[in-house]
Amino acid sequence: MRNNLRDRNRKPTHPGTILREDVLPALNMTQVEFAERLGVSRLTVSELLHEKRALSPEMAVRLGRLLSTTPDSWLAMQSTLNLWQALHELPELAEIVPLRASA
Amino acid sequence: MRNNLRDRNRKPTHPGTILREDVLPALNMTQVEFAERLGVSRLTVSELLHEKRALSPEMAVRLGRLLSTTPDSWLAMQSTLNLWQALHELPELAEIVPLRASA
DNA sequence: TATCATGTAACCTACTGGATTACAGTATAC
DNA sequence: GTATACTGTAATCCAGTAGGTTACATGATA
Repeated sequence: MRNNLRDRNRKPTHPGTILREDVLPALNMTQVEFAERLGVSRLTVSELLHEKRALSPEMAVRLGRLLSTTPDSWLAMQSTLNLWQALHELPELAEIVPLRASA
Repeated sequence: MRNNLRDRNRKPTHPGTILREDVLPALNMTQVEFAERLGVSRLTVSELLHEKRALSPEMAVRLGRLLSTTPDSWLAMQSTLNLWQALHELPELAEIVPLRASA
């Protein structure tokens, strides 16, 4: 419970962080080779690693195939981040009145 | 297991289906009022109900607030569908060679 | 020194969520 | 039967973004 509260205030980890800090080092592979194997440009990989762009469903499938993981695990990280951003960066959403409160 | 295999071949349900078939009828509410309470235009609701567009993270938060549900449950439906579409509608992704197969 | 890997910027394309406006059809109310 | 409301749909605009290409500067390394 306290963890949930804390987690909700903490910005979720961008999937690029995992790729940059864990996956690529463990593979001992350059970004260039990683991009080639994924079938995308070097820039797409670089910008993803540096959290300049979101991890798309298409990229989740690419990673899943290359790394033999479930695409879901990658996309779920991004979705969690997207939700957090919507909650925190769109203050107008707070004006929506729950139906239970107006019934 | 058999269910998983079967589920992977079946196109996941669009979140708009649930809104159209279950949520709105249960609320006994017009699309116009639903849209007003969500703070979006009538068209945004109509097109979502008819699966003409995806359910965005922003909309997931709106629905979560209005309906007192978790935004995650809505966004997860869309993510599952997005993944299924990437897997089935982008045949070039099948050309990615898993690292475990080339080691 | 020459090569490779990387970060970054500029620019382009295609797609998409959302808003607005408009029109046609179907109800329902009077 | 007429008016009002709800709905589906189309056209148009805008902003954001994933991905590509090209180019340049830098750092590391052979």
